[in-house]
Formats: sequence, structure tokens, C-alpha cells
Amino acid sequence: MSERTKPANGGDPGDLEAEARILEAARQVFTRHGTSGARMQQIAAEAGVNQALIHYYFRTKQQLADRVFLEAVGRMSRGLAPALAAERTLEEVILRFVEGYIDAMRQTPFLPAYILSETLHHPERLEALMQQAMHTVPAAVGRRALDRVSALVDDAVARGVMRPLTPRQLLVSALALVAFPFVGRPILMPLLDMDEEDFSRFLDERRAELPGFLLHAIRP
Amino acid sequence: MSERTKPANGGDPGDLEAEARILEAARQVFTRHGTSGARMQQIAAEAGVNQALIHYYFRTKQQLADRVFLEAVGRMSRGLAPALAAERTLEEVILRFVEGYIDAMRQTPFLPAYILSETLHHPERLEALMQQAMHTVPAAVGRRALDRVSALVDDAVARGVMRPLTPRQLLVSALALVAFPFVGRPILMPLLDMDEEDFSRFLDERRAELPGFLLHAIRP
DNA sequence: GTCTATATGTTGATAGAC
DNA sequence: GTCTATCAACATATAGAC
Repeated sequence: MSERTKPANGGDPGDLEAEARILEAARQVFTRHGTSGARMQQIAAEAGVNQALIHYYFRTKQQLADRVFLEAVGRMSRGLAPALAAERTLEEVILRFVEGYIDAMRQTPFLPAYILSETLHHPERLEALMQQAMHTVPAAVGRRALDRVSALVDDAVARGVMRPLTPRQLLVSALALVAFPFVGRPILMPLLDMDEEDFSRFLDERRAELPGFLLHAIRP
Repeated sequence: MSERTKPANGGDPGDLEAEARILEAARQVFTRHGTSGARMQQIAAEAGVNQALIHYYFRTKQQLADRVFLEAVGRMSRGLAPALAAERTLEEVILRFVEGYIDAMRQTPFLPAYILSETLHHPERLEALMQQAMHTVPAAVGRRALDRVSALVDDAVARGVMRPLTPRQLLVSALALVAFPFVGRPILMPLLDMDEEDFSRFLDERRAELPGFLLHAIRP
């Protein structure tokens, strides 16, 4: 058989294949320490393999980092896009947006801060991604999102449930309100003296309050 | 004279003393690349000195990085604290808060993202800072800020200009609305297709719209 | 105070056995 | 596919002349 040989898993914990274990470990380490702060040795250790095997599967650190970053942006986009995609009124979109994003990011609470940090340190990666991947990534985000919001705003204003606000500002505000708790999590938790459990309750609270907060903010 | 000898400035551009030039260069490089991504060589080059001189003044990279981070947190706090400190109504505090923070961060637009990134990668630094520096830093931020907001909310609710919202949520929301444009700047600019000038106009727009947005959001 | 070497330690990456 | 051993390249830090 010329099939790609499946691993004998000659090693350690977890019954995932080595490649998958490496990728998962890479997610953890890159997310916590950033691309330049991450160490191949630590990834190897957490994956239960040795450094050489990482290079066998992913060639270079840079390629592995790019892979992790790309996946992260994808997951983030998939957390944001659905609410905007569906044909709904602004009120419904807001509700979906808040609940959808918070529910999605709860799974991977460091993701937003990681993406932000990487974008700060390596802006060229995002730019490259924006050009090439206008379709790969559910990049309804971006200008298309702005168009969508503009249309929703026009409709809501016409229906008299909203005062005329700049769509761009509204988009950023909505994004800010849902994303900031995650983006700022490493600061907010110690600052507001929260542990994991407190933070989780904080998110519940927010998920419930935020739609009303936003609706009040935009009504005439 | 036993005075500390002043430098002959035997070098390069800028008429600042070497120590100050190094510190300024360090701010630039650490802010853009993060502590682990920053290279002492680059700092030396941008300061117009050689690597050895950096160690002469700041001993180790870690110490220099700590110094830059500490200053950054200080500047950030000074951008946030004034609005909360003054004795005012919630409405006035909101106005001051929005205008004060946006005006302050305009000077150093990468600062919030840098602080966030560092806090993500080195949470221990912030924790250390929180304990020891409860007074060094204008750390009215934190629990004291929360108490302040609670009092303002109680008053506003009693006056009938606000519906009862969780103070913690309001604090995070207000922070989110002003900080996110800066924190997310590396993402927002390419995403919304803005250049420096566009971003500046965006901030003007926001500075004008945000107080009203927040006041609408909290009213009964 | 500031420079030119240079020592020292990491780290990403490869070679080659199994 | 997976491992051990090792290389080559940097990056931080120090020594010592001026």
C-alpha cells in the first residue's frame, strides 16, 4: 500500500496522532507566549515528542506559527460572521452577534488577545492574509461587514427605531463591547480581582445585559 | 566635582543624552516587537549607540523592558484616572473619560496594544506591579475605580437619569468603547481600510459620538 | 561614558541511526 | 515516523582599551 503510514504512536500521552498533538501544543504555546516568545522545545515537550519531529511535520517554526495564526483568524471570523450573514433586522443581528461571539470565544478565551498581539508585532501577516484570503477566511468581515451594517442602519433609521449613527462607529462599538472582555482579559482579571469562575459569571452577566445596552444606545 | 559626569555626546543624532536616547529607542522597539521580539542591537542602532552602552545604563534587557513597561502602565493610568478622580456626576465623568482618554492615547497609539500584549505574555509582571505599586501607579484604577463607579451609578439611578446597570459591566463597557479602537488598531486599520489620516478622523468622529452613545445606553 | 572585541548561552534546524 | 546527537547562527552580556 502506498498510503501514508499511520503513526505507531511510539510515545506519550493522548491518543491523537503526533501531528495533531504538535499542532495542539503549538496553539497553546504560541497563544500564550507569542511567535517570538514561543520555544520549539516547549511545544515538543507539551506534545510529547522531540523537536526534530516538529520540523519533520512543519518544516520551520515560521510555518508552524503561520499555520496557527491562520487557523486562529479563521476561528475568530467564524465567531463574528454568522450574525452579520443572516438576513435580519438590526435588533436581531445585535442579539445574535453578542450571544454568538461570547459563546464562541468562551471556548478559547486567549484567542482574541493572541490575534491582536500577533497583529501588532507582525502586521505584514494580516495584510498578506487580507489580500490573498478574501475568500479563504469568511472575510465577510471588513468592508463587506461595513456595507452590511450600513444597510441595517438605514433600515432601522427608516423604521424609526434608531437615530442616525455613523455605521463605522457602530460596528467598532459593537465589536468593542463584545471583544474587549476577551482582548483585555489578562488585564481585567487581576484588575477586577476575578478568578476563572468570576470571569465566567461576568460573561454570563454581560451576555444578558449587552444587547439591551446596545439597543438603548442606538434608539432615537 | 563629584557630580555625575555629563555625556560628551560623542555620537549621533538628537541632542538628548545617551541614556534618554536609549530609553526612547527602547520604547519604540519594545512597543512594536514586544519584549521577546525586541533586539538589543536594534535599540542600540535607533539610539545611535552600541549595545555595550545599553548594558552600562540598564544592566540587562529584562531590566530595560521592565522599565519601559512600568512607564507605559503609568502613562496609561494617567490617561484613565483623572476622569474618575474628580468629584462629578456620572454624565460629566463620562464626557471627561472619553475625551481625556482619546486625547491622551492619540499621542502614543500603540501603547494600549503593547500593554495588553505584554500582559498576555508575561502576566506575572502585572501581578507584581499590582501588589507593590498600589500607590506608585495612580492605581485608582482597579477596585477603587469600581467603588467610584458604583457610587456614581447609585447617584445617577437615584436622580432618575439612569436605569440600574451592573457597575462592573458599565466600567468594562466604557473602557471597551474608548480603548478598543487603540487596542485593536493594528487590526482595525487594515480591516476598515484606513490610513493614518483616516484613523485620526475616525477618532475625532468617535470622540464626538461616544459620550452620547454611552448616555443613551444607560438612561432609563 | 563610549567604544571594539569577545565570551557565553540559547535556539532553530539538520544529519543520520533505528 | 520517531529518535539522539550535533551544527550553525544569533543574541545577550562582559572585558577591557580609550
